[in-house]
Amino acid sequence: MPSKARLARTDSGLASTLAVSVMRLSRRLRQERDSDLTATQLSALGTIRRHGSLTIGTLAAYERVQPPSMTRTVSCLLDRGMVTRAAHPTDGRQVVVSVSDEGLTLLDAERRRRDAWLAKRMRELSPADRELLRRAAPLLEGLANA
Amino acid sequence: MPSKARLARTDSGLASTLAVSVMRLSRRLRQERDSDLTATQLSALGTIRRHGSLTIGTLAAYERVQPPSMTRTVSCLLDRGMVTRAAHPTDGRQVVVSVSDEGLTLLDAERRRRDAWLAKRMRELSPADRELLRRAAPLLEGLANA
DNA sequence: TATTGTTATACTCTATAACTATA
DNA sequence: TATAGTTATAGAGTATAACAATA
Repeated sequence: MPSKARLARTDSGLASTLAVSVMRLSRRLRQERDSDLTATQLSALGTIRRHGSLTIGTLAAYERVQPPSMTRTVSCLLDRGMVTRAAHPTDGRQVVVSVSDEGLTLLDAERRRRDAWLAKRMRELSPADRELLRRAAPLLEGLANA
Repeated sequence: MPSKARLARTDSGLASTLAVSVMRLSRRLRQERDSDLTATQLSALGTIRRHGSLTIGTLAAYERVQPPSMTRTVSCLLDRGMVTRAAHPTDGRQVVVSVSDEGLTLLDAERRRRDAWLAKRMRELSPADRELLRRAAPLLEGLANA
């Protein structure tokens, strides 16, 4: 029996195996990009689009980074014309960020490309395994947000 | 229906959802460490232990980074006394790396700690969900290595 | 006084290109 | 000439601490 499978039999071993797998796949996904936007920027941009518009702080919480990190990421997106900034309607301290038209266009194109890489590999899996990953994705998301 | 669940119904949407989930969990796991070793170093150390000993190039391939990155990581591990370096028995160009006793000790302790964080969250899941993740882990690993 | 965001600073991770040593 | 590893260099991502503006 391979060492990894043996490890994964116990719950703590499973956590370890899962952690390594997640880190490696994350690294691989970072490499799979083509536009001038990085994986981090694309992830933030996608989150903004999914929510319509967000403040810096809320966006940072969703992406699980500290506010200064998000300020920087949004700055990069702004420089590239991918998002727009606006004053919060009632709270002058807050900043509301939305995806620009250019951002929407790039997001669609880039996501199609990145997804194509992963989707291609996933097509090589059995339908059962794909279904398994379909159900696993929200669980991983839940663990990240726990 | 939530936007994410709607997205995940299609295969390309699933890839996108999975990519975001994996990146966020990876980010979270990076934060969950206690020793002076980083997540990257721990991952490499664990891989060395799993294989007994490895050359720099092979280790880099396993971890899916370029050789110079691995040279640096191994250098850090060496500085901290976590690994030992030895000349390859027959090929003078290659370098063989193994985990030291200190490395074994730290790896066990740290992995227990990191796993405890993830395992705790996983205990909050249903047995069915845990089983799902148990089966998903090798699939994620496979995708990373594809 | 508390909260939101920014600036300043530093460290880790990673990559590419160029170099050294060995095969 | 080809391969394994290292060094040099650069850029992205992230964090903490200190600061400014607003509530």
